[in-house]
Amino acid sequence: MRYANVIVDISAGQLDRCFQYRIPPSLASQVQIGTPVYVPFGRGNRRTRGYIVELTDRQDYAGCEMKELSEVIQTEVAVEDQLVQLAVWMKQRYGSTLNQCLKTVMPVKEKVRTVQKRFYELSPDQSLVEQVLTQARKRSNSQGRVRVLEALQMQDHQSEEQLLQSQQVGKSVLKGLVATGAIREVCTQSFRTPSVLQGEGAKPVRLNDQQKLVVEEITARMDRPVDQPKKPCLIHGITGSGKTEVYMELIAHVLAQGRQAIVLIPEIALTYQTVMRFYRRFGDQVATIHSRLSAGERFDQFERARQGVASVMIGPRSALFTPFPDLGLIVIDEEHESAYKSETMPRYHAREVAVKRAEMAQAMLVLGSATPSMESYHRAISGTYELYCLTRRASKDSILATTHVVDMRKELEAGNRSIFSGTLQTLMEDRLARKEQILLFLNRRGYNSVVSCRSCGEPIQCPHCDVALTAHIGWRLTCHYCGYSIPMPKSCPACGSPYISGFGLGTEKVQMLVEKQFPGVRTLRMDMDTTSRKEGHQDILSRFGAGEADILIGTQMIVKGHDFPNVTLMGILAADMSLHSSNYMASERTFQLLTQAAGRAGRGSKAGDVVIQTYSPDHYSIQAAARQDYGAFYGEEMKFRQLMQYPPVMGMMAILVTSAEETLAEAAIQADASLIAEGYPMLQQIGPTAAPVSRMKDIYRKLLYVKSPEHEILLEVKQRIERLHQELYSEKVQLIFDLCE
DNA sequence: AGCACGCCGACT
DNA sequence: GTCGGCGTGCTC
Repeated sequence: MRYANVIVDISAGQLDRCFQYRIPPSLASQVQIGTPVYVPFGRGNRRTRGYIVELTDRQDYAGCEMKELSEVIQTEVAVEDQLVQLAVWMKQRYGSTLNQCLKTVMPVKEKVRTVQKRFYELSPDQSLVEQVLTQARKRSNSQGRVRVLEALQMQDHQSEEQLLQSQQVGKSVLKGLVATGAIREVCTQSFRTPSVLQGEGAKPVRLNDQQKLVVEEITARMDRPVDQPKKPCLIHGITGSGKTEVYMELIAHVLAQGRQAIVLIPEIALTYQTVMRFYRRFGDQVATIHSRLSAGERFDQFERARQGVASVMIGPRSALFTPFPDLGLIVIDEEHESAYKSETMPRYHAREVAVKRAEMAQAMLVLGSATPSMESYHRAISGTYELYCLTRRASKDSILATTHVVDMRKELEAGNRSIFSGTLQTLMEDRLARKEQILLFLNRRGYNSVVSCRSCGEPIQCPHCDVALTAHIGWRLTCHYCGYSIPMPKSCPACGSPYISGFGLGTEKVQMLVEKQFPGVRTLRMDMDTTSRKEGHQDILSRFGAGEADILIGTQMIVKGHDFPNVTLMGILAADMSLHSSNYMASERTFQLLTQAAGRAGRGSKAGDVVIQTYSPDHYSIQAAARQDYGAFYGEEMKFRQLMQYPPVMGMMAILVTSAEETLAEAAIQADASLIAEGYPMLQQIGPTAAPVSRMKDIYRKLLYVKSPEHEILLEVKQRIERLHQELYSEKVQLIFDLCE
């Protein structure tokens, strides 16, 4: 390898690319991908720090003669190096640009600048200031200096960006003034004190035999010699089996060895209580990040980790990139959650990246779930992962809930047109009388899902997206994709008929119907609308926990890991809503949701009931969820995946083409399809078709799937399509790829 | 980001 | 002519 592609710094937008350097023979043995180096950069050949991101024999730079690497930086165990290598791996795996990967992996780098803002102050030597100012006033070509000095006299100590903005000057003005001595540059590091909570010390945790066994076996694996590869472990533990206690024991084990641990939690479950459990055990060694943190606060948390102040990081998927110097353990709780998949450009899956990071750091990866993803369970069964099961509830006195599957078709036949089946109605009355609490789960939000005209049957559509508008209380119609909102029209926009009304069911409507059916009952509602405020989510949960309401009505978020001991009835109003989606994961999602929902009732010592209302009572995902039988579900679902050749049996890549011009999008996706058909005739294609939401924010969306058992082939296809698009459609058509396996 | 280059008005 | 401020554009 004669050349090295080096990325210099990712803090400046224009430096977001590689620069190629010759590798001097003396350094040839020391360079690797990810190696930090010094290079001569710019006209003055400034000694600049960079990272090698590619080694190649291909000369990419034809300009004047290429410069040479000047030095390889010898670092002991730089985390950064590992993270850079991880970024390089992510680039290869997900095919995004290297810069996007680097930014994902090292968000700190660019955030540093925001934290260490530069400020400018007038010199304390007032006569000098006056002197420079009068001199500048005399010259018509120094007006920038005059403006800056006057602005600082009005208000001393202003930030660089503020001065540049308000005074309309360039950086060189400030630099020139600093050189005269009239102003000074001040770098203030803002020291934010993270809210440090004191741990109550290690509370004695009593593990049951099963938990103990799992902890023992996994710690034994962790302590095996370094050269032996550590297989990731999947803990399949039923709801309430005490997975968190197991994680904590494993973390304690790693901390005792002076190493650190990362715990990933889906954002939605990242509540105060969850974090508090870890604080109670590990005190202020714990650091957290979550989406509500500012860039600076997030940086501080990462810095605490880097400097060894914190040793346990709890957070959503981005916490995976915590710069721990000696990472010993990564835990991914609720491993099956879709939140672990990034929706933005490197579209990485935290589970896959975690496997890689753990491997690099010689750390153990532990995945945990009550309803493991098909992918993970498949790997566990085929021996790629190690499988551990927790089949018993941690506290002995908790009783499993009784599950009732109600066929809503029969309810209708029997003349019950209400949204509550007879069974649910009776049980609700019973619980209200006994002053116990009820959860009602609905997989929708809004009042009526769709508003349509009774004369012409046309639903009222969003003018910017290909979806029907959703009605909300207060008579507004809102689009859930672009936020477009109008007051409820008096007549049908299509035919002018005044008879329009809503169909379907939303949380708001359920709340209304509950209050009508059970007068005087106290209800709370939890969905995207009521939790958009900063603490809305937590607020509703704690009010319900404190007994402020009898019934909590909500969407998915109420089924995710909250313990309410007084809840003894869980009503799942329309279990199959998530079943009839075109996604191949529809059954899996439904099963996971229902199983989790069913696990919510009867967590305390009181017996609980779960009512699953459905129009497809015989579907295996509903049957298996009702029996809390993961094995049965996995078996059936695997047959389906096998038959249809879907992941994890087969690798699949979605190609989404979007454009403001529909004809262009259509032409592009057709071209992609024929490219695949001609270049890779053995690959199976699905589509091309319009995407499920065929237009979003006035952008048309076309979709195509390609399947292959080999990941490399899919990446190859991706690259060829990217090249095709660059040649033919560059600006006007956007391309998004999504890999699933 | 940081540096040099070059444009343009002002001063000896 | 030359000096110096100030914007612009490039960095393998």
